Amino acid sequence: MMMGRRKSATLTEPQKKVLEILRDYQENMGFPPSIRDIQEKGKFSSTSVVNYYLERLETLGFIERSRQVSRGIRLLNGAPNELMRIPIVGRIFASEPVPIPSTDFSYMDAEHMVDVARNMLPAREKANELFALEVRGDSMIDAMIFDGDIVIMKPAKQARNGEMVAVWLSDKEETSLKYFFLEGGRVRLQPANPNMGPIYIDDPKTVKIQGKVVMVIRQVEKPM
Amino acid sequence: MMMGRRKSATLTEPQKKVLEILRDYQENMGFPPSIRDIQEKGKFSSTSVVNYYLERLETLGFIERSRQVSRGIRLLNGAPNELMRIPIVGRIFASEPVPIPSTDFSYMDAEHMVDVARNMLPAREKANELFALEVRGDSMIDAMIFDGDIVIMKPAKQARNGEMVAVWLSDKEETSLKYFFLEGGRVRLQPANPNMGPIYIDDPKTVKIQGKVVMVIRQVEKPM
DNA sequence: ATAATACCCGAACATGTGTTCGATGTCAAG
DNA sequence: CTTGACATCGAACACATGTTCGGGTATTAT
Repeated sequence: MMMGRRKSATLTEPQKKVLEILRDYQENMGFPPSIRDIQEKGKFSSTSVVNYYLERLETLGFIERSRQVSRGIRLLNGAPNELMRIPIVGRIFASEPVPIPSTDFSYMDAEHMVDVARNMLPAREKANELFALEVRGDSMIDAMIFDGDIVIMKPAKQARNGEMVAVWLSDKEETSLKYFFLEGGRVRLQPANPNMGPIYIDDPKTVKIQGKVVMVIRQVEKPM
Repeated sequence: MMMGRRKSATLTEPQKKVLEILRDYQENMGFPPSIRDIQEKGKFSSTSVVNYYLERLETLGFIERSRQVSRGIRLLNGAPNELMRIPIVGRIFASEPVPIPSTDFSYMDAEHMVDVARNMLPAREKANELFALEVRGDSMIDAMIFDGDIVIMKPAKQARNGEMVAVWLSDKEETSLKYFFLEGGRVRLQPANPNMGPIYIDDPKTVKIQGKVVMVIRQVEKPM
């Protein structure tokens, strides 16, 4: 692995304090603190001391600074953190095909968005390709997915073996989420729930793949 | 619902441009732009014009400004977007109790963290209370949770009816995730999977609640 | 002792940056 | 035409903020 310094454990007290303040301020205010803000919050005696520690933290790889710029500090901590705003383009029922995302979703629709940390997603998915669907009904229960869950998918017409896909079964007239396997000319659709058996479909033509499932999110509130 | 203005659709062209720049800059730089940055990026003729639109956007509820503060702009759109870094304190097996999070997890452990967008979580959970567990084995399958899933929980000793909890059943010597109900002196533990029946426990003493499940995340990679 | 290193101080400097203001242009309502 | 609301402009002002510098203190190694 190896990823630069890992002096993590040996962070001196004031260094930790500065980092703490950095994090807090950003959290509360929405923008980074000025040097003097840090000084005040941390009871530092001088701005130069703060500057001193900022430089230290920068060479340690914890933050990055833009010189000559007010509040030009970005904490770099795990750095691969970034929010991806994914549009919820619709709901998914067993009885209907997956709604296709309109390529340009209007400006800030909010409410119909899911925010996902990029490092939670496999590889470097392109943000604008992904879309989300809210699952309705218990029809996906054999995929270990149920009412209210949010599935994040990426559009796809084909899948490789082992990927979980949303498929439209044209003969049964329904949509389903299953693991996909193409084995000797016929399609095997495997439920995620290991207690359930697979479905075999001899004619691959009747299996229309709508997308690949990338992630499932379940907000457990108080379902009753 | 109703939540203030919804002039969304009628955003004038330069307003959209400013918002766009705001979003981009924040994304790329890690901190908000100065008025002059916006002016440059957007080819505005004067700083006062930019200021004009910022004020407009503020009264429209899209941004919030801190006066007299450099780059004191936070975009407010969905605004409750913010990353919460939650430590994965361990794995959960059916056969073992839930590991308790040590109150202070060392600074940036990374790798053992989950980043979750705050607006995905119910209410305003306090960030430092939450912790995450990786589920091992299929023992939680009747809770619609299985191998590899990440459950985000908040510590709790008691639960209200209908909440999903991690419980340690001292007689059966195992941990389980179930919906909790206290009904007339006895405890009913209801699996999330509606196909499965509840478990009844007459002596509430033998049910030790370890925490409440707040969210379940499943990264669908390519299992198998 | 001497040097080296890390830490700390306060103040001054240079400039980045929000703010204000008077003047001008537009355009539709009265 | 006048009026007023809205948009635009440029320039100056005030101050918020990064930066620098000469000088400190402690601790440790040489």
